[in-house]
Amino acid sequence: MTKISTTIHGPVISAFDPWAPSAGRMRQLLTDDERTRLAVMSSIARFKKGETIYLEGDPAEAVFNINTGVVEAYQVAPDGREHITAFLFADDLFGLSSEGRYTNSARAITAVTAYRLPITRLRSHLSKDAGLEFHVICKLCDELRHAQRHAFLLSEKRAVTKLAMFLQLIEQLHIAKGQQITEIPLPMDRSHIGRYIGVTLEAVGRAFRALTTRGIIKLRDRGHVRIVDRDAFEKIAHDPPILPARELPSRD
Amino acid sequence: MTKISTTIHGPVISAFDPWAPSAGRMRQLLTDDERTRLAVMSSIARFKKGETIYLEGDPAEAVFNINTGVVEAYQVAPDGREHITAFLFADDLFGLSSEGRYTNSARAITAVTAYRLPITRLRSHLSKDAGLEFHVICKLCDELRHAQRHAFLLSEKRAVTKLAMFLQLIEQLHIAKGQQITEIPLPMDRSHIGRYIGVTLEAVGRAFRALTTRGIIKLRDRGHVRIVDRDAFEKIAHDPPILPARELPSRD
DNA sequence: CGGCCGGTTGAGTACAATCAATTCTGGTGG
DNA sequence: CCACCAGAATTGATTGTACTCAACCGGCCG
Repeated sequence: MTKISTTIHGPVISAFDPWAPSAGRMRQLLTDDERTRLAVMSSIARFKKGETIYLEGDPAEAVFNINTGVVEAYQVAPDGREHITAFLFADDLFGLSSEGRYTNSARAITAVTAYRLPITRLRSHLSKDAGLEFHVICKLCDELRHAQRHAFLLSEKRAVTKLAMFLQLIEQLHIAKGQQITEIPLPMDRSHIGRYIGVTLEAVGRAFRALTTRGIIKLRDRGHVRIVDRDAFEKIAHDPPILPARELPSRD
Repeated sequence: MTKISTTIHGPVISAFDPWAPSAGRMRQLLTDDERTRLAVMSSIARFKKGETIYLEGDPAEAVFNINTGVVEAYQVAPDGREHITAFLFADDLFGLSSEGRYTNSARAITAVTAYRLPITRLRSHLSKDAGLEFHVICKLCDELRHAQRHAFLLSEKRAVTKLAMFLQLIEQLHIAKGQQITEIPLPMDRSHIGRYIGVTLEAVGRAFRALTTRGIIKLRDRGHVRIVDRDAFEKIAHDPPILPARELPSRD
């Protein structure tokens, strides 16, 4: 009765420790002990593809820890356009609130299973467990870095650059988790990407095509990209401020 | 010989509690006790206007808590362009790191005094003080919300909209701290604003002029704006996706 | 007085938004 | 198995906005 080996282990939080110089990979931060203690206070929630998880302004009753699937956090502009704040994957934490209300909305992009951690219980538990709190701090630092990279991406002007940076981002996510991949999986559609990188879905399409025809990437299907020409790819992602215009001035 | 103020209380961290439904204002989160304990482990650092505080990639030895002045956190693109990640004001915490290295650079925009908290000491202290950790969590949530609002701002296309949102941001900062103001102070110059909102400094200038000539804002001088027509201002900030174009189709 | 820095203005160009039409894809039911 | 459909994705033509580069202004400091 003590070993729960096969099934439910409880929430997983993986992140970099902001201060320990551990190499390259992010780690699972919670001890088995912490996980089970969190599991006790949490329930498992399932969401269908496209299902809304919560809306901005709702009373924040819980935070969520993704088990499987992909979630989008988004904000709605007054005119109805949606800006995607973040894509959230397995082991991520979401449900950011301020003064007791969610500060953005969340929706499942794929089918999702997640741990639902009621805030009241979480909070009282937090205040008693410095180790757990520390791990939450690590995760928040991680998310903060992500948000800043996102902002950096958005400050670029050209759509190809933004797209390339976006692909890098997704790829690095997998690498950080230790999974090595030859193909970048894109569980979200063009319009999601567009709303994340701040361009229209048409522009996303054109950017994909631009990269494809130049032989830099290869699309297996809607949801899988492979980077063929790494150098050219990095160069585009690292923004050559301007490239065309000048006619091939010389080569001799 | 000038006496160094009899009133050194130690670091101040102000933020919203993400979960308590406290009204509208952010609070000083640290108890006097915590402040003095932090003060003991910290030194006071002074930076001149324009002085670099640390560079991205430097070993992260300390985090800083601003006392007076304004700091910019920024990242440098490979081609040398600088993107400003955040403006940091009094009571803010900065020095974000990952794996022991700073993840962005920081520079004083005005003269700055700040508490310098060595990470080794801070960390050992953190792990023993759940209350303090909790307050750090609150502050990080705050910063995360800021970063997300920043990204939201950057996802706008038109420069006037971005500028208006930026002014809102600064204004709300002061309101959140409880200071009521009739004028928005801008301690940073046009190029800083441009690098923060993701447009050129010329575009910033033109946007200022657009708002001024339409009678929406009034510039006292380079560093002080007043919002004259609140309604029009909010409307612009809340992005009317497109307004011109259509010729007055009818009037008959 | 001259220089420098921050800021403004102007002309031409490039890029993405828009709107609208079309193709592609995957899934469904006959 | 194929015809069909809806949603996603692509393509095209036009237009607006911000970028670029370059010249110019005004205050501040030596």
